Amino acid sequence: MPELPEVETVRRGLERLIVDRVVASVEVLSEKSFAVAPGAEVARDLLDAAVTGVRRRGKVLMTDLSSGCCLVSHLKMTGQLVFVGDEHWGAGHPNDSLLAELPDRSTRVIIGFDDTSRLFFNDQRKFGWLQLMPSASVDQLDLLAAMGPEPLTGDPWPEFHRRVRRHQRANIKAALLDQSVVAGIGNIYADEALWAAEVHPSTPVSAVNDERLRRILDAARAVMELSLEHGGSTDRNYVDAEGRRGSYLTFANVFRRQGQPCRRCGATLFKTRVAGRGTHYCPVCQPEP
DNA sequence: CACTTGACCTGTCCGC
DNA sequence: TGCGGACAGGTCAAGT
Repeated sequence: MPELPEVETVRRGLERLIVDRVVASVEVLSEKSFAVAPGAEVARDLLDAAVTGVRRRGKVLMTDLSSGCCLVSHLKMTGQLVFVGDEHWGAGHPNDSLLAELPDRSTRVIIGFDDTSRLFFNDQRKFGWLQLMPSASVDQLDLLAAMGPEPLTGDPWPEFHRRVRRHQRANIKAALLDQSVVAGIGNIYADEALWAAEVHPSTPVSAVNDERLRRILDAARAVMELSLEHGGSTDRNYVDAEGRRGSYLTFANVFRRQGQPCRRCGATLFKTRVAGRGTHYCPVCQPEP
């Protein structure tokens, strides 16, 4: 489940691995995984273009090209962007065994570079996508145009506060998952932030005062910063641009810990369903609203 | 407009 | 062992 820390970890890897490489080929194995927007053409705007940078907004990755176009991607739940270059095939590289297996049956798109290195877009469930589009069109994607503030950049509080207060009747977990309220939070970090802030996930936004809202935002920032330090969370599928798993879940306080004791009060953690998602919480630290 | 639910997919796990 | 069904969860379309 790539959320902000996972997508940022991929971005950092790609920035180091593919900037300045020149695209030589693109192989689309699953048509629905690759789109070309109006105003862009594969032959003119992707082939022979150099990668000039890799940006992120929320959970969306943007690979900028020298052609004036951008390869936008969303990993959704099971997407991976894994780079394989010559330097990874030397004896002893810890990921040789994993990388040697690519492409595999989840590979949807293969971007080849002119030095024979390759970037694999793997996605077991085909929910994720790549889209080639003119750079000037990127900000007009509905997803990006409506997106809330970046939680780890600057001071997101004023904008977060303004936006979350538009959803007074929704529960706080649904609001945190809404990318137009704040960018990049998904199911794992929503549960972790609400546990840290001691707020029950079903609490209506209208019942959360500003002090608590601030505490929730600060908690979300803290758990995502910590996750970034550990390469994100690997539940099942997630790997970074070099095929490495993330280890944050060993630090998680509630996610997938139902039935185990709360690390703060010792009570048995529960799992329920809130906002249509599996939701983990402590019934003592986070009392029902 | 605010809010909720189901669809999109594939693989895994559980009970029979 | 095989098989049906529940489940995983990000986003969007369609529903209330």
